[in-house]
Amino acid sequence: MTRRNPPALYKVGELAQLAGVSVRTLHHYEAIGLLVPSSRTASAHRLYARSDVERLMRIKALTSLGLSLEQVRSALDDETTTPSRLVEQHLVRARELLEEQAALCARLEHLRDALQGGDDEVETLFQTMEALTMIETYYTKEQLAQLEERRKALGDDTIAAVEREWTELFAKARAAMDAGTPPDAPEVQALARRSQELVAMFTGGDPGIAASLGRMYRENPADKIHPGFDPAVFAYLRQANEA
Amino acid sequence: MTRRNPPALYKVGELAQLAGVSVRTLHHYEAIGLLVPSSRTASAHRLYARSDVERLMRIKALTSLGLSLEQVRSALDDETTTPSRLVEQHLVRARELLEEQAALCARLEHLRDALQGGDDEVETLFQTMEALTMIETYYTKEQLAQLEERRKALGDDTIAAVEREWTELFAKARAAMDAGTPPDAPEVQALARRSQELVAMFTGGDPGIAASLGRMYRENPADKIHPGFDPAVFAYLRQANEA
DNA sequence: TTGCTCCTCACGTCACGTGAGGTGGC
DNA sequence: TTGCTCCTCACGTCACGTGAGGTGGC
Repeated sequence: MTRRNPPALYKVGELAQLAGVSVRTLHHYEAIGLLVPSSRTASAHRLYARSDVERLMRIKALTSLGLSLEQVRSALDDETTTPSRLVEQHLVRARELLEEQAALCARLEHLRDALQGGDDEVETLFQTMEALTMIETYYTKEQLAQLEERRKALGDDTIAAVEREWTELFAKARAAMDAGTPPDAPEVQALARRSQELVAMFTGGDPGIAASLGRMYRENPADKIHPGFDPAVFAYLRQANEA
Repeated sequence: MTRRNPPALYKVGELAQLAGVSVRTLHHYEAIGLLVPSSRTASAHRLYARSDVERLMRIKALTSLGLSLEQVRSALDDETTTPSRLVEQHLVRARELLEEQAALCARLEHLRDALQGGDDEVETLFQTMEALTMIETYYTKEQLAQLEERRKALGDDTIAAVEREWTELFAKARAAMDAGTPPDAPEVQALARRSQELVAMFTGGDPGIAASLGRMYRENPADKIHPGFDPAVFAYLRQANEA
């Protein structure tokens, strides 16, 4: 029936075990004066009292919230910062990081989609990244969100179908161009009209998006915007649209 | 009409300006062999050729995706890693980080809510954090998500009303207890029944959540779960429920 | 005496920032 | 000659990890 009480003093390894940190971490906390053990044995072994254990728990709690050791020290020592203000401030920062991380994921997903099915050249990756960057500079955040919304509403299958149609349309235009068909020939005019419809489908009739799109195409070579597409075919289709 | 061509060779400061990095960064990239300028002037000034500029752009592109310089080097030098595999792998990691960050934000938000209106003691912060940790260990992820769902469905106002009612119920129970009213007295029985209803509202009739809740209360002192509440009142209410 | 834990340096990590002290081209 | 940019060390950052070499208690 002798029930051993929890020890009043912990050695460094015991405390490390108990708290789930490394011995080196406790050494470090002492070195920077964040957690100095209350006493030592005659042979210089660190002895941590109950109050030290509690302080360590607080340190762990605050670092788990993402605070730096300096911030932890301030929070523990400074009497003026209240818990709710501490949490509130830190929440602001944590949300910023969350948004950044979400933006990064979105970027990677777009990249992955853009790389889908294409050739797997390193060149393509960089060209696609450049194109994405360009797109991000020409459209506002709101416009990008709007485009994302419509993509979702249309569904993956529709988007894929539209992309296939663009590829086919370009192949036909190239064939006509190579055959020497004039841009004002009826079959080329039909292709040009269809391309206008597809663009209208993209802009969704939004004048702001149409304006951004137009500006991007006026200020950049077409093959920068669509890596791997022949700019000559773009020029041919433009002539057809103007005819 | 003399239009200066873009320089064929850049000095370190020019390239830094152009690419939006620091001179020190370029020094660093050279030191680790990631980007060594193609040539030097007689006086040892670094000269970056076009190919160096392109390589820097790629380095920037890949680091912006969150890769380490070592990973960038591998990606640029290794012929076997394809872009889509690179992006795919990195997306997995980026999503993990996103989830972690989201979990941290959720934790901070819960903390903020739990601290709302209470006293602003540092003690309260730690007690609340401990309570949160306990809650997270007793409920499964799915149960926590389910609870979160219902919170949202009920709305902030309803939640606040319920919390107020709990506070009032506790105050009445304390008054009855202090007045020496026996637990089986009708007015105390009414309080006990209402507390059961409020608990049922919380569990939503889900037996799994009810089981987790029961286990948590059996294995922990009530005031650990609800910091600042008097355990004696809990005991009194329990007696009333058993009467 | 053998293990185990403890001790104190002290260098390494990652991607640079930030001077320190000096030289070179317009 | 005055600025400006360039050069090469080299230490500092952040929160420890990882030995290196040695001592102390059961």
